[in-house]
Amino acid sequence: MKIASVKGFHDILPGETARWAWVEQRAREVFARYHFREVRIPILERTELFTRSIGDTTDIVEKEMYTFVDRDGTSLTLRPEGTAGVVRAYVEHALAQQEPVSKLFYFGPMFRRERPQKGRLRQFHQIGVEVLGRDDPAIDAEVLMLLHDLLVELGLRSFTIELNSLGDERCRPAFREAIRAFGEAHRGHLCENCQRRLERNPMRLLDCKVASCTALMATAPTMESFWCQPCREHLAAVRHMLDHASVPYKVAPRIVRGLDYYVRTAFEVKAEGLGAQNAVGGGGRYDGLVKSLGGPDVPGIGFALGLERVLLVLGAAVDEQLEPPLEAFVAPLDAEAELQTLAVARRWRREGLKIELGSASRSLKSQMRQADKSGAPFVFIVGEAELEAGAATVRDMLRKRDYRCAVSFRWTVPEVRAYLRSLGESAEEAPRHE
RNA sequence: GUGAGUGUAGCUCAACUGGCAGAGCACCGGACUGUGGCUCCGGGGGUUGAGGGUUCGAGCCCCUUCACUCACCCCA
Repeated sequence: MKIASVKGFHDILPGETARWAWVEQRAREVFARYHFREVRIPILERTELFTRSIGDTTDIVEKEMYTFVDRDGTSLTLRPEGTAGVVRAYVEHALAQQEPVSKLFYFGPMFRRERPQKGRLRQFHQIGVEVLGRDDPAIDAEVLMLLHDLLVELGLRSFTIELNSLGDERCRPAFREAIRAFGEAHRGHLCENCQRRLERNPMRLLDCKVASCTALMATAPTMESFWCQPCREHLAAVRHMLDHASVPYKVAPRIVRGLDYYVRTAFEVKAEGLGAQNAVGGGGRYDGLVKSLGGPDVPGIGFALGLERVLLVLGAAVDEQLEPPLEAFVAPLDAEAELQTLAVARRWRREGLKIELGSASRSLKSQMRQADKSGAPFVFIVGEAELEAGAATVRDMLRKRDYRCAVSFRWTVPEVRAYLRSLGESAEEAPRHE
């Protein structure tokens, strides 16, 4: 019986890893421009970190966590999201004492034990950012700008940033109660799920997709009418700043978010092509979280992007962005040629040339096939004649032309590259062979 | 956790009312000397997801089980 990977845990094979690396690289560049710095934190945390931050009644904590008891009896959990761990590290190392504002990003696997489907895995990857230490609207706007720039940089064509305010501890409880009362009054018209939500998490009634509920909730009290003055002004300021900087977004009074710690600013990124899922990312403000985890009363805001979903949306479009993996392929024809090319190739590789080496144990025909598949634009063929001349014959794969004993084994990589470039230029002027 | 669908070669899929398990792609090799893609020829590769049952005979019918996929819930 073969051993297969765990359900919902996928291998990412060489055919795909270049895409992942490209996305990560793009993201790093954007983060650098906004002066965010990377943190790398553990995948395993004490269970209470998540129960206390995410919220006892959320789906994540109630039914989706990978939790087990360690040998010494402590309960540990594979992180289902990134913010809790970042905040834990922030508190544990007293970063607030060292700098007034921390702008952080991370990249890594998250774990939720849900039933897998398109765009949803049990181990999935997120790229996320957190800003600790600022609660003014300008930082919210800046984070949303970063999010927008990142999505554009990654090549997402059609996406929407949906923005809302969830209110804060002053105004949200009243709204929550109003929704509960409203739902209670119309209990008979709610779908089964919403009837359950009524007790557990009434705010969720707002984003139910069942048509009858949507219709009913359209007549429900709105968050907007409950916002306290500071919340109202905060959102207005964020919007004003985004508008002024021409950052596109859509106001979405119904978005609610699945984690308890969010206050005020909350947002999601919606895109097409994800099956039943349509969110590639989401985030929001979490002003009370640091304090509730034993730290100073420091505000925070952040977001996370699901990498699998980003890659799903991008599809094959990413491939055109990838660098060609090889500059040349070297084909030795016999044992002596192999001995020489091994040494020469090694020297060139140390100088940065990306080359693949064939094997003299295979025929030239076979090596050419291999070279063709590798995508190398040139093949350096080395047989008896080339050894005598101390230079490789170059096969230009695109233009189907040979240059006998043209590339000296003694050349440096810049010389090799200059020569290969010159072939392209001269061939444009010269009449094409078939 | 609930529902539906699908399991045959590495991948995508055929195989009539039960009758010798196949194709395309991919991989490897060849088509006179040291040259790729196109074409042609050849080759390797299978416990038909697993276990049991019915039958002279099961990929196909029955039971059990496992896995995967999609959807619900919810989210990245």
